[in-house]
Amino acid sequence: MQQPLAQINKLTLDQLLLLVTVADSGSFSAAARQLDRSQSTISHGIATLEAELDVQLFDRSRRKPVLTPAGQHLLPQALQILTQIRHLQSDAQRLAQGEESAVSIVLDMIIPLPVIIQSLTELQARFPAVRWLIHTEMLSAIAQRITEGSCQMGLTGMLPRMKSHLISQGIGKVDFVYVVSTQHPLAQGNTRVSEEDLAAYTQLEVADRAAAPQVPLRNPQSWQFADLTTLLGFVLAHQGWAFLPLHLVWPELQAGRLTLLWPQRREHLCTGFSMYSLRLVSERPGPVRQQFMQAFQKHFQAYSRQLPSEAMLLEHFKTQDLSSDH
Amino acid sequence: MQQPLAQINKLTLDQLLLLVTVADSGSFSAAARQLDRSQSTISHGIATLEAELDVQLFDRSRRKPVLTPAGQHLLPQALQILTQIRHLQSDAQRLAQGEESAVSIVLDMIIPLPVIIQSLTELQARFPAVRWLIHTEMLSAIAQRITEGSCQMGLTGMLPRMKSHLISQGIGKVDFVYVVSTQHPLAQGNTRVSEEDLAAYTQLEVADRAAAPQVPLRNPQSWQFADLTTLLGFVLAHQGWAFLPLHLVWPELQAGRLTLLWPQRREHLCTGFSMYSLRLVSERPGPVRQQFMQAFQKHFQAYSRQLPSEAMLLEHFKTQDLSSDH
DNA sequence: AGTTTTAATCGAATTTTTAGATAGTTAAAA
DNA sequence: TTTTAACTATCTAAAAATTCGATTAAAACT
Repeated sequence: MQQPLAQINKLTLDQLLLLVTVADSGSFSAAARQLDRSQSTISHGIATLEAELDVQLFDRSRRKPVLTPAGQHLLPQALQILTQIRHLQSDAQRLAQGEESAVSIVLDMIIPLPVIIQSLTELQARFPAVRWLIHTEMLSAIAQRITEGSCQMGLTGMLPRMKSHLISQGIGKVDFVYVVSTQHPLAQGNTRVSEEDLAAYTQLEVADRAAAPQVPLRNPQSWQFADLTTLLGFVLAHQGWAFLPLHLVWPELQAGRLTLLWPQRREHLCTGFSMYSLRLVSERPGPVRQQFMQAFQKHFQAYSRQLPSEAMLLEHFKTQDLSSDH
Repeated sequence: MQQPLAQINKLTLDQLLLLVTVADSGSFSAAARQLDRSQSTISHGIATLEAELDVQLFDRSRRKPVLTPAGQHLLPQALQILTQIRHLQSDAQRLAQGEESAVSIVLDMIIPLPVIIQSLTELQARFPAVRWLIHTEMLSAIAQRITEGSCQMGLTGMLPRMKSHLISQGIGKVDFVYVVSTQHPLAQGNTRVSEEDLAAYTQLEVADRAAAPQVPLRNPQSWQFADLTTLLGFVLAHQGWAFLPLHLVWPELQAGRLTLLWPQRREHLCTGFSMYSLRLVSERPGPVRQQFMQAFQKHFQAYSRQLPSEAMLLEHFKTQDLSSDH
């Protein structure tokens, strides 16, 4: 019983266009002028449509044709179908220009989320037809997702061992700092802490679930987390110290809930880690991914400027040192 | 800048059908078999579609074609458009068989609403494409709406003076009874009331806003209402007696909030008034209105059977008389 | 290696679409 | 009332498209 499906091809989009144009312009002749076709074509086309639907669409008893009730009922449907055709054509045109129909991205958790949100908001307006698939992973799990093909591009702070099928590109730096809860013993004394002081307390660090199990942990006294938010919660609950992205802890530092630590062996208070975009060599990015990267870098720079510079951070370190000396 | 609209006719529904069928059947040849057309037709059609959209839809490097990402993106849109075409054709077929695209009805307020709701529920399932327009009026306002053309059909208890352009048809009877609040003075004495007793108290009756102002009111002591619900509210508030449809007051009679009155001059306790359907001679009803009337009569009869018969009503009258004699 | 299934291509026949000319009708202008 | 302008339906011939059948080459299965 697929007969109606086979009869679909009897109906023509052109006929629907005629119906809409005639109803819009008010007469067959006007429609002919508007479509730059002969009047007889319009007349024949409407007649054919009426014959195929077995319904009279226009009442021709007057000089200008007027829609019958049936015509009034079917006109909006025809209009909607034409609109959808336009959308299909528009989408096809975008695809023809290399625009991706769907973009999948893996984000490292250390990527500041506001930057992603700003970038996607901007891109969504420019490419409304694109479907976005956003994953979040940590460390080597990002490169793994790219390699296995489940994501087209990744943003990460961890550059994997050079593999021939991967292409990486620097996109900016993220500052990392040592922090501990203000109530933690480490925050009570001199915050220019020694390696031994650090080793004496638990380190809260990130687990690399994708990499091989790390038998020789740098710090035997470390707890591992697969989620930065959870990790930060433990830090705030005075469970240990951690080495975290500045943008993640800066609000807490300002609120006085966290204290900066400066290991004696470290030359600088904060350490900049480069961020990279990753993709397969074969998965050449289309305009959507290219413009996403541009938008990301733009918003990332603006975001970074809101964070304290190293000089400002030093200032913050000194004032916190003074207050804790009391 | 209506160029894209002019290019719509380059695309063909048949091409979209080919896309969908090939994607569904798995190969050009299978699609050809399914559509009962030659394989070269399918091949040519898909090639034309790809050329017009400027996008490759199928990857032919293997034996069987597989959808490209672009094809995957456009396939659901094509499918949806074909579905809408089917809907349009289905609606056209209904219209061709005389099915109304919209039905407008005026209801007299004395028509029991549950019957209307049941009828419309039944019809909506059978004619999902029909739009319903329901008005509610009273007395001569119903015939007026039909005459002026703002409604196609009406259900009323008031048969207008025979007019040549109107056609009426009996559809059942509604029993009317005299009622008064149980706390009203009329309910205290003998409820086989005299005409003089009735005239001594206020009558609450229906106003005919469409008819000419009724200068000579039957009862000088009457208040008029344009809404039955409001009227009933006044009756329940002991403001006077009224002559109302039994179905409207029966719940209140059972609850003991209202008392039946039986004027001495009346031979029967309740008076049956015929209900009529009205329409213009020129507005010949299609299948929707015809089946609506059938459904209405069916549900109206079922509804009437739930109401007390005259014998049951007499029983009720006697028991209420006994209790009020105490 | 041989067989089957498949898609692209080409040419010819068919069907559909289109424009132009004409006739007949309606509505507005004179 | 007459005249004029604008409109639709219809017919014909030409142009355009669709379709099929046959053929070729490639892919997958036996």
